[in-house]
Amino acid sequence: MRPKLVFEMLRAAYGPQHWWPGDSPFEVIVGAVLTQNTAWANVEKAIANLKKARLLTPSRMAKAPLAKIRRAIKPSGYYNQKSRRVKAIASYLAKHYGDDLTGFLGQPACALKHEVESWKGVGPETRDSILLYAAGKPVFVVDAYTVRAANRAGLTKKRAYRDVQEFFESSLPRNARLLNEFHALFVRLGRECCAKKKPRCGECPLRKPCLRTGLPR
DNA sequence: GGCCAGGTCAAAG
DNA sequence: CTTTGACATGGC
Repeated sequence: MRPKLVFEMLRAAYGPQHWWPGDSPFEVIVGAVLTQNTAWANVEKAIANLKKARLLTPSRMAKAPLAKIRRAIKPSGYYNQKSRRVKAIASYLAKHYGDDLTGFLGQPACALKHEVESWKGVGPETRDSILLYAAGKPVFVVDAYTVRAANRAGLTKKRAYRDVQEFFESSLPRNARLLNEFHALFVRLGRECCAKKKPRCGECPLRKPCLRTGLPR
């Protein structure tokens, strides 16, 4: 099946997903780190705490005591390492760009990518999420759901990030709006019917292939 | 109580 | 270069 058809099937089944929830690019960047291997509901609590503590600008977070950040993001888990990482990112941004990230995000995608992936705690998925959802660059974001769903549906055989990403990007327009929606739809698909142990293929928009290949991967 | 969640890093093999 | 363990909370 072609990526474009997959997109249309998911879009028809689920409709617009309105990603990424967030009031500012910095909030999206912080959220991208906090959501690593963590349920979004927990991240929402952490973000709300950060807002209440007025910590959601690079300069304010950079100046805040680590313990204060740690306390605020506690619900999102891994708070010891995540608090250090988001604070380091805030310090970097505050130092080089201040609180207005327009210039930072407006760079060519390639330059922005190299800058973002140099941050500790930012791997391939978080990097691409920042590029797509904070900067609006046309990148296909791969996550665990995407790999699992794409494998089960027989779209891809490889599991490496780059391999899956290339499969999708190679035959899709470089359109940020489309890629934004596509990744969000894959996460929805993952939550609804590609659970690790008990997939619910009966409600899956890609039902047929999912039934064929069956279980975890 | 066990499994899972919008992963990443450092240390081994 | 690929695999493994640690990191932590909250909902079902």
